[in-house]
Amino acid sequence: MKELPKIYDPNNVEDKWFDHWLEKKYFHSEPQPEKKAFTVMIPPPNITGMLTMGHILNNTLQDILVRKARMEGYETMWLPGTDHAGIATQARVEKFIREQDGKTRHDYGREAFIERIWEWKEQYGGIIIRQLQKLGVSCDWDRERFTLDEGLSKAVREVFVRLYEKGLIYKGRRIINWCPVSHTALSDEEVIYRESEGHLWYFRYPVSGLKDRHLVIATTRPETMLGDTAVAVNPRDRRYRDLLGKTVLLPIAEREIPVIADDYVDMEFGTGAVKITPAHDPNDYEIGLRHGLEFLNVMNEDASMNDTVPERFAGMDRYACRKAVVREFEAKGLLEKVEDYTHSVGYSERAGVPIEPRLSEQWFVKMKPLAEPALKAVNNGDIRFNPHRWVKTYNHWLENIRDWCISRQLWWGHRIPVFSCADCGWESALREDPDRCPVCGSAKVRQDEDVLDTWFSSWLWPFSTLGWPEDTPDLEYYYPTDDLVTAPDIIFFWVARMIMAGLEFMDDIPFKNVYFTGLIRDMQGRKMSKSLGNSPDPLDIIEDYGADALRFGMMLIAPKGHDILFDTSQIEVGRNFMNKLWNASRFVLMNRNEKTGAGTLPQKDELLLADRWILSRLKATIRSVDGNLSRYRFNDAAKDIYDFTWSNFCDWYIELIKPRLYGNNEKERSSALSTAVYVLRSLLKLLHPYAPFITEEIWQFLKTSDDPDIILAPWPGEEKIPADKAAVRDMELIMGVITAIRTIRSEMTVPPSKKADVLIGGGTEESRKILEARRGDLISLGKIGALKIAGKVEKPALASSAVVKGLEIYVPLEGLIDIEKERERLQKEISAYEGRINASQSKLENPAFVTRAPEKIVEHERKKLGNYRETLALLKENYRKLTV
RNA sequence: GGGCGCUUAGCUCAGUUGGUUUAGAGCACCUGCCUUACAAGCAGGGGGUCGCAGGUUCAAGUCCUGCAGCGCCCA
Repeated sequence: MKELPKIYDPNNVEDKWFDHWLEKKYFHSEPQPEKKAFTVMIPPPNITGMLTMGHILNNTLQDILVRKARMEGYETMWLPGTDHAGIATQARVEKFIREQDGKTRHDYGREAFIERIWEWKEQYGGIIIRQLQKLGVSCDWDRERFTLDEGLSKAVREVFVRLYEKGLIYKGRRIINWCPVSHTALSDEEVIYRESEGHLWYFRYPVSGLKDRHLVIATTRPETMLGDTAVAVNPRDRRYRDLLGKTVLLPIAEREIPVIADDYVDMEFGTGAVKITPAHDPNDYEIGLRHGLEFLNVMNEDASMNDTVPERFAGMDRYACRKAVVREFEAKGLLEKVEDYTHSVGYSERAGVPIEPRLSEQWFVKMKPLAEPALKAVNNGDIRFNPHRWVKTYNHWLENIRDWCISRQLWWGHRIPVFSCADCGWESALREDPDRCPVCGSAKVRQDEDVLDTWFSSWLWPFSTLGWPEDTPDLEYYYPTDDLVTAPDIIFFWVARMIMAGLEFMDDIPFKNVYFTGLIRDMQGRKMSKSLGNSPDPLDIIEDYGADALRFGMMLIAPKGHDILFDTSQIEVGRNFMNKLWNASRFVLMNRNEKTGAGTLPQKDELLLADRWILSRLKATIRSVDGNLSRYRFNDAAKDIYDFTWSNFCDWYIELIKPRLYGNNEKERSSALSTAVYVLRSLLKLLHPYAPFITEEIWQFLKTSDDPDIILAPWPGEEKIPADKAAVRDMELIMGVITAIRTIRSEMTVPPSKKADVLIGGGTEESRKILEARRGDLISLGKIGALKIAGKVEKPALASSAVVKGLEIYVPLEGLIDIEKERERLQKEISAYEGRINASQSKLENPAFVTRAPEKIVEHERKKLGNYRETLALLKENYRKLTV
């Protein structure tokens, strides 16, 4: 067998195995009715996107679930894909053509522009998918889907028509969130509110017919006063009671507008009088409806002022206009005062600019009827959220749900399948494009110009990707899916809507479990973002450390559902671990031969204490990993594997078997190696979901000709491994004694190359028998010269000492011992035990404790105190002798 | 304004139904080692009384209340 290199180099390994897995079609799934399915749908990243640390987290988690399920024998299918991201993609390509050939989309025209986007998509879109493959994710790449592909588009159209026919989709004229950069409507969810430093301007509106009487209103948006159609006060407000029914003269615009009374007005805010602009504020809109006010739209699509305002303002940007309006008020002596004011301003999620509430005609989905079953499915436990607390957020949103504005004034997306006739006024949503009007036969049939919100296709993802609306075998077999892994920031956008869509169109939940990850932040707790430049490029990390190290390191620091403060240096832990595993494997492989390499456990009577101990530890580790993974405690399971590998297998087991491997007792050598191979094989399998590449690489050296590649190897079952409580107890004693000896050596600065004699006495006969049986282990790991174990040993004149479980340990250090140092060391130990004794004693002296605590606890405390006292006495004795 | 979460070693985090030695890990730090699997390593060590104040209990980092700070979501 070829010698493995000393340092593990992931770059040589990772691509090789990924290609191998692909070639063998291990990731591909077809319905196997005799097997149970395990299905995961990837949250489709958008085609303009690049791989971020968030994707690494999210997709590693999914891959762990999927790879484990595959090893457990499920017919496992993880469906990948991308999302067409209407606004982002259109904006990206518009920028692209502007820079490339100085054109706008209007120069192209609708059809040609869409064609151009498809071309762009072929070239640049979906880079993220190839980046994901570097991470090793085991998606079924043959099933990759795109939210705008033919099948999904058909599903979108079917859903639209069904909801339209059911009366759940309607067209309405109302205030929506308008993005003045993208020139489209947005849903409420696409608006992000940010605290902004602004001003509160106090304007005086002269009251008509009452000379020198003014009504002072406060506003954060002076420019909208040009669209005011009333001033409102609270009906209970005595200050303004006499003005009700009167009108004020709106300055600048020179219009008369009424003073009205409405309960909505907060008497405490500003002056208690509020300007009402029904076409530019959602609350004002409601008031406008209640009072039959005029709806005056004063802005263009780009949020510049339109022609309804005085000519000198027309065409001005809203913020320029704001300044101009304030100036005029000031000049006219109608500006009462200005205050600094912090308020919440809505920004467009995509374009990052303040949105403009705008009155316009849009398509909406009536959500209430869809929300009710969705609430039920989560609250009755059909769908389980992890961590559970997200249920509250989910409930709150669904209980207060508002209708969903789904139309977008874009070209890139699913065009709304509503057709109307210019001649007879007929309008309907249709599954097929009509040639002429079905009512009057006119050819003047036009399709609605708008496209649908991207999420209107994403919410169908769990079944549209499986062939719906056709009744396909895939749908039958894979739906409902099992686990959804996603970030909580899209709980409304996506998770809640998928649940609604699943229940409405499939009459079944879309997934059984939802795992909400945390967000990745930098070490200062800031969100990772392009503009801050605080997000490392995952591909660089993979290049430097390997995908396995990145995955495993990430999992170790990813607590259940909490935000993660990430720093690249944390991935070093992962890399070091991979290197440790590599070298431990190298050690095993270097010593293996044909007989010991099969990975079968030796007969029970051939197992030595160390073997029985490591197997017990392995058993416990497998059990713990299983338990933690089943509860989505990915970090705890990672820690289990890490600790077992490093602290048990490497630090102790491998060291313990070295003398057996180098000795000439063939039986002991063989059982040690067989056990080591068995443990290593189990370990590799346990680790494979976390670190697929290195485990496959090592596995190839270890596997027999009957074994499949590790990706398909059966998940380790702990039930086949013998548990041995006595072995664990005995090993702990031995490790305790060795550690005590090492501590003495280290503190007395005995060089590692020098052997030291050790005397062990006292304790119980049984404990001495255990040590005697494994004296070779003590000698090799404690670097002992002569070892004497006896019931009673005479303490040497100049020796350093320790007490372990009643056993006295002496290391004679003539010429080496530093009496002062040893005294200090013992004194520290003595104080520690005195502290323990104090605490324990006062507990036992408390009659309430003795009478009220369970007998078991009290008994344990008594035993503890007894042990402490015994140890203390021995320590004191040693200290006394040392002084002599 | 409402809701949720967090506050444990210098840093990042464990501590799952209150009791098992005086709270654990990794990184960082200190000491000694290139001991033929691994210096991306080995052995040993120092360091926190668990945000603050009360309460429940024989017993609280662990349950309850209030407060403070930080963060997120919703209005």
